[in-house]
Amino acid sequence: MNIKEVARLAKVSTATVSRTINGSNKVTPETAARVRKAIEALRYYPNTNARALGSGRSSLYGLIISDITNPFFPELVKSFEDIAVQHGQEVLVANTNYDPHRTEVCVGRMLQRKVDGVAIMTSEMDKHLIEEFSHRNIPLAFLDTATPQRGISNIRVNYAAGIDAAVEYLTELGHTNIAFIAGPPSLISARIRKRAFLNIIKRKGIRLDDRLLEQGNHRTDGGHEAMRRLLNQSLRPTAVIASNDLTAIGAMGAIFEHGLRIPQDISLIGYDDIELCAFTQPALTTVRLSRQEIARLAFRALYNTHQTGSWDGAEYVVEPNLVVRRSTAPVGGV
Amino acid sequence: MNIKEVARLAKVSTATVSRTINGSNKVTPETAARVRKAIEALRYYPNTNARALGSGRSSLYGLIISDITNPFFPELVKSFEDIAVQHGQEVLVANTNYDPHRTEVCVGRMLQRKVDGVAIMTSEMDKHLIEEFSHRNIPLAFLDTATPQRGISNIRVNYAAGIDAAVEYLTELGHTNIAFIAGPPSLISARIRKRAFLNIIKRKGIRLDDRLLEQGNHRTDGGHEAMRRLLNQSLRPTAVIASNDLTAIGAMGAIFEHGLRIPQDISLIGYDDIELCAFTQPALTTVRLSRQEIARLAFRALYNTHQTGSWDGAEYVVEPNLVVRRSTAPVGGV
DNA sequence: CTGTTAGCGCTTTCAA
DNA sequence: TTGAAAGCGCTAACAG
Repeated sequence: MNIKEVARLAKVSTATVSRTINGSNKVTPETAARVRKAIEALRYYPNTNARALGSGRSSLYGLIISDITNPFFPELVKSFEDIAVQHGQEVLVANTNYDPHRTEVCVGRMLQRKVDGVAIMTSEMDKHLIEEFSHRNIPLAFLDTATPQRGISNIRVNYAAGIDAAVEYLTELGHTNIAFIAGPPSLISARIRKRAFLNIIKRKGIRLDDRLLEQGNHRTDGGHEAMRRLLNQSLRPTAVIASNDLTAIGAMGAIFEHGLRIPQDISLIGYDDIELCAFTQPALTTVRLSRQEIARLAFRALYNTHQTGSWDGAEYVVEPNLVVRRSTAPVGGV
Repeated sequence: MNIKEVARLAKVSTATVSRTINGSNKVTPETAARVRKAIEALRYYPNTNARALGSGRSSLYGLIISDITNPFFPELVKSFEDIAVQHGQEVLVANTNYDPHRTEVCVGRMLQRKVDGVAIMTSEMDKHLIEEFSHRNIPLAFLDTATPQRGISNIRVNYAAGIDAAVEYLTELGHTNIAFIAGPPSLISARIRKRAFLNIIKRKGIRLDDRLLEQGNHRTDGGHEAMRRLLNQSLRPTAVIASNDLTAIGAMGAIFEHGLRIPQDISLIGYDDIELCAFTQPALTTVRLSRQEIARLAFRALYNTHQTGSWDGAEYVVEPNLVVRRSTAPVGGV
């Protein structure tokens, strides 16, 4: 079952079939109709491999993520795919599983399939692997981790704005003993969040006490531990900001175990707004980081570069916003 | 950059390069080494499209799911991919978004890429689309929704066993007023769970009261509504089993809003064991449905058929198991 | 508007 | 063990 059979049945050349499939406007409507009927009749589906090979275009974009079971990614993947499909492109998703070797395998797959561009949404990616892409003029879009340059765009999240909003909100509620549970220092985005916290605290003239600064690992266990340490020292915070939602959720457990209530005794704010946040008890106030917007921008960055052929990488900025739920209240639990 | 260049640099024919890449044993180690060196030097990656076209093999399996943001799927996808990669196969994941049109598009993509087999993990899939695969001798693996036949395997979840375990556990805790919140009747797996509940209740000689039977929609809102109805009538249940976890989580909110405590006033059990369950307050007791096992079996079903060429579809059974957390307690909240 | 034909990059007989 | 060459199914000049 191939293009030849269709051509034979429709009594045209393979070229005409090809043109019909690709929506060329130089095919008489009648001819096209005949071809389409033949396609239906034979249940013909054009061979993508042959198409890509013959045309030199893959119409395929790569999307590299760390781990699909990390709640941050599914929505990102979905949004990216939706947009890609709208633009007649397909998406090849690859999980690195945070594993350098596996990452290399992923990159290899992308290269072998001749993708037209790759969105790299992981924080870890070796220089030499990036070189592999650039070397072949494959546009790249990063999340936070790159500086724009030839063929490379960056989606920058204005993390600081989110932290600022959280602190502003808490101070409006009267909080002054605000603790922060940072993420792993190896993660650039975690470092930025922490620095942003320190900055806004200083800017607002709030006392900054070392005892109110803890470190987690962006997982629930780390949040739990950190919160426990925070509760077992002399200075009790009235509010806590966590570097991400999982940390906050881990902290939640520690707070309850300590016999305290949220938000009456302690207000809690997370970061990212993963789905979970709406389902915790109480629902978690958090800083929303729109995966849809990230996906949209990443795709656009790639698409622009690839279509217009203008190879100046650009930087796109995503602004987070505070989502107030039930885990925050005025100090003193009024 | 193609196989010819590599051949030239290594001073062999393209056939030899091809053989080396494919690990043929009829290449002298020395020759192979020379070829590999050339590949390295040129940073050569074989073109997958050309390979598939030339060989007629795609080494690609399709995985069709409803929606990657549905918490049931990410782990399934990950496990499936892991196994596939271990077997030297790639995976093409497609979301139907519960949309018949989009489903058709997904199937088309699979067909166009000449997949070697497809795991269909959605509940909705038109007969004629299935025909499209069978017609081309593409092995299929379904989750629950098929009866084994030529080229078609089925992964059957023993839902009833899970429901039985839940009810057994609750009766051991002394519960006799056990309510059930069913899923949408359009879903075969939801119907099975409900029937299983009715059966075990009867078998154990527990009074079955219509007032203890409600219906949700497998989402949190449905669970919330159903639970509210359950609480606003004359017969108060001391325990509730929900058809899936999201339903249970929705019910949780309704219970709290009604001023009741979990598990002291009402015990609650979910189904599926999505990640969320461990994070609710209290953590949700539920029936675990191993996505890893489903993925493993689905892949094996496809792989067996495709490799051995034995086209008898088989049925594989997955046994769920009860995961006891903090949302269940003896009746009376002892 | 349609057909002819030469590739696209790799695999795989068939010969040597 | 290696090489030459004929496809795989489609696209895209080019010619008409």
